[in-house]
Amino acid sequence: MDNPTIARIFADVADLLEIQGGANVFRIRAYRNAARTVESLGASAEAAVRTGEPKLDELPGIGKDLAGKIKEIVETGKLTLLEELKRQIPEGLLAMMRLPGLGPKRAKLIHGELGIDNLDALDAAARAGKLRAIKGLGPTIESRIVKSIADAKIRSARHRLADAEAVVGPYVAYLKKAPGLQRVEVAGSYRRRAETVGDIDILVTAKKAGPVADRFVAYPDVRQVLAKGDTRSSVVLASGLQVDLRVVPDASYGAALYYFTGSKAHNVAVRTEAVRRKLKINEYGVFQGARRIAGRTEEDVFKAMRLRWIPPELRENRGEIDAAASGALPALVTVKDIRGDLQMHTTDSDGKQTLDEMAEACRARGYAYMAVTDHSKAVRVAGGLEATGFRRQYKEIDKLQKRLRGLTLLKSAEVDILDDGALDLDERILAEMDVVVVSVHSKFGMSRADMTRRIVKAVQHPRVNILAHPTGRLIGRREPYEVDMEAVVKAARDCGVLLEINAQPHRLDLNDAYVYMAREAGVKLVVSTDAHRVAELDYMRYGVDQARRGWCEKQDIANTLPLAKFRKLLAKST
DNA sequence: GCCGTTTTCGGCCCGACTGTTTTCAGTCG
Repeated sequence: MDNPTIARIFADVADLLEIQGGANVFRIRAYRNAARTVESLGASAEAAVRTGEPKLDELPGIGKDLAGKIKEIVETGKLTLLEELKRQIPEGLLAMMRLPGLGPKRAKLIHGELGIDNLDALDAAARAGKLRAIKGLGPTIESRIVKSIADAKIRSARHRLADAEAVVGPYVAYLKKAPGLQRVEVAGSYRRRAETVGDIDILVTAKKAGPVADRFVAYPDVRQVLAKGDTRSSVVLASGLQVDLRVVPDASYGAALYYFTGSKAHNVAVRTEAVRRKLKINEYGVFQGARRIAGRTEEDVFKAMRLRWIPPELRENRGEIDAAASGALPALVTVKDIRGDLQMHTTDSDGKQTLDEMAEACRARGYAYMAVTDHSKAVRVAGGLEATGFRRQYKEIDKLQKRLRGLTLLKSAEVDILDDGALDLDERILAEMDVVVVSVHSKFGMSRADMTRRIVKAVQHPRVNILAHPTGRLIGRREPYEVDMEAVVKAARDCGVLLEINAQPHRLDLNDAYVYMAREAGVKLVVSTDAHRVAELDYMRYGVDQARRGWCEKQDIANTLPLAKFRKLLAKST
């Protein structure tokens, strides 16, 4: 029973309680808070139930009752409360309430009046004009429902950060030409560098809001205008990405940026703390009674709350507020700290550019070292090499090295981990490498126990230095394979193996929660691009974003070390 | 359902937009 599943159960309980009505809204909120806490928990809740560490009822938002419910879920695989709610409430109502524009109240109203309990029936009723007969609903909501149902089928809920960046750049450039515009900044999960974003929040300060909002909705790529007002407007682009615009006076820039950066959980926690200090925080400033005491810059807002400035990547209510209060915030790693890239491919396997081109590009990026990690033979689709292929490549590397100054080429390979945990290359060729990277490329459907055994065995191999993309997920396309990551982290720690943060925007593997977990366990990580062409070397920043979201400092990331020290780290004591 | 220098009850973040009302409820972020 993994954390996301437990979180999902609590979130479902919250939704069903809400749709059922009558429940204390704060009880509903408590389930949502608990879902978030479990979701972002560094350790596994299942292990916590088994070992009593950490104590569940001491986690934020989880008391005796919810701790007991987590125990029930772990031990029985389900939650009686949820089963009962599901018996009482038709499941289709959940899908109905999740439609934009429809919430629990309206979903329940429609169900009560017309007996509708699924999206198809709702769609038919809306098209037939039957909803407007219900008091409180009208033709506008009716047509919105039809559109929402149609959109839900084509619109993917979340967009990868890199995809969002490609959309945001031109949009912001266009917006900057609005008359009277002073400052523009992208906030929200985008600024927090989350791996995916649900929508884009653009913050603008301007003397007059009207012209900015007008230009915002007139962008050629806009497919639908959801809302348009003096401070808030909202559109959907052709790609399905929703973009929200907020316009505030320049004097409120800091407060608005802080507020719209979120996360929601972080904001709620800080605002609750503000209430305790008889302060009020909103998007216009920090207020003591009617007096505004901060708001022009983000730093001011934090100062008013007696907190250090918290980097956006940490604003997830995972302990950063306490850390900011006590001066214990991490000094997060930056792209400038990175001295080498430790996974990339060349035309010798499935890369698109030659060894020379990749080396030249790494030199141009100011790196001190790079590892050339072409695939091994088992990965046939990627043109994996036999030992002889690697030896030929290493001779080339020797020749190239003589011409290069300042950049050291490390002989390496991305060695495939076979089904039984053995490595795809033999001892002799492994011994010729400077650094050995291993990873899984096949049999993703193995049982959790088998996959864990397989990976742990590979990690324990004395020649192995780095475990690459440890969970195998592809964001939005392939779920991570089943594996006990705690066991993998423990093996990595015991064997001095580095865990990779793969910087490919569709991988970002490890994810932020696992990065945090590994770092807490004392495991060192590396950030590598897995570049298959020169341009992909620039993905490094996405990997660093992920490291930062996992609270990593420079010393947690091994490829921030100068070459000599990095080599020392590779020379394991075994 | 959680929580506590306002502590075991009585609170629980705050504001904007829309559609349907005729002063506001529902939804959203």
